[in-house]
Amino acid sequence: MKIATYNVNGIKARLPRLIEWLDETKPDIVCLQELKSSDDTIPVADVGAAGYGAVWHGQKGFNGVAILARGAEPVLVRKGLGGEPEDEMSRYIEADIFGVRIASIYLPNGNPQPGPKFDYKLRWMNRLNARAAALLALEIPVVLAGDYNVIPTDADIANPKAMADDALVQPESRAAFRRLAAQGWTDALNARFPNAPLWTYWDYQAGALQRDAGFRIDHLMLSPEAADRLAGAGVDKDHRMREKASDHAATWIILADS
DNA sequence: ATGACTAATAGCATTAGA
Repeated sequence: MKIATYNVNGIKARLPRLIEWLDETKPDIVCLQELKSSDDTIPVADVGAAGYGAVWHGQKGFNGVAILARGAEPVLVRKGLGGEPEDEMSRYIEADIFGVRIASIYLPNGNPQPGPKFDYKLRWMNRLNARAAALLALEIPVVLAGDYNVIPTDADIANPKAMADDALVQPESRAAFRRLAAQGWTDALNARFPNAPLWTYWDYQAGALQRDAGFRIDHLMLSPEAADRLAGAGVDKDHRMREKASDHAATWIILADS
């Protein structure tokens, strides 16, 4: 079973590329982020015609997450994280499908830092960690997949100095991500490629893709019951290099049958 | 210190992204 996470940077602008990627790579479960679309304008019918059922949590203009399943309908568990009722940003959706609990995560960017956006990011990470702890207690295969907007270490970025003041690398951001891992979650791409530079995002600007000046922020975190089945992983960089691509690349894992 | 790119907005300049 192939599970992918893909920040599409606008599902309406990206639709031909998204359908093409689904057809070519045939993931079984897909977590999408940055739909930038309200519920009533998400192209659900086009995704259905491509063979995927979906649950989604949209928002006009910004944010927005979804979970797709190949030839099946994901069963919605929840939209949004608990812990901050006034938070109306669409950044979290959770579902059951193919025997796996799956969450699509769009963690706040947090720039500029310091400031209220960075404070929100750190609060959101604490709320995510609380939800993650509850999911771990279920002792089932769980995959928390998405754009974490955290570069875990300096080994996960081509040019650490260029991003030193960015919210994605701040000690507080990294510490919150480490606290998540320390609960018992496996960073799948890191586990499969512990020493290889591996990027999932390349800025549109300044020829970052051509210079391979990227970093790793799209992560699939596995509960022990999922990690035991981890059989492969990768990043679809070739699709990132096509015309009208998202600035993120799809990032995926293979889980062996249970 | 700035800007480079891209997507979306009842838009033609601004915000947000990372």
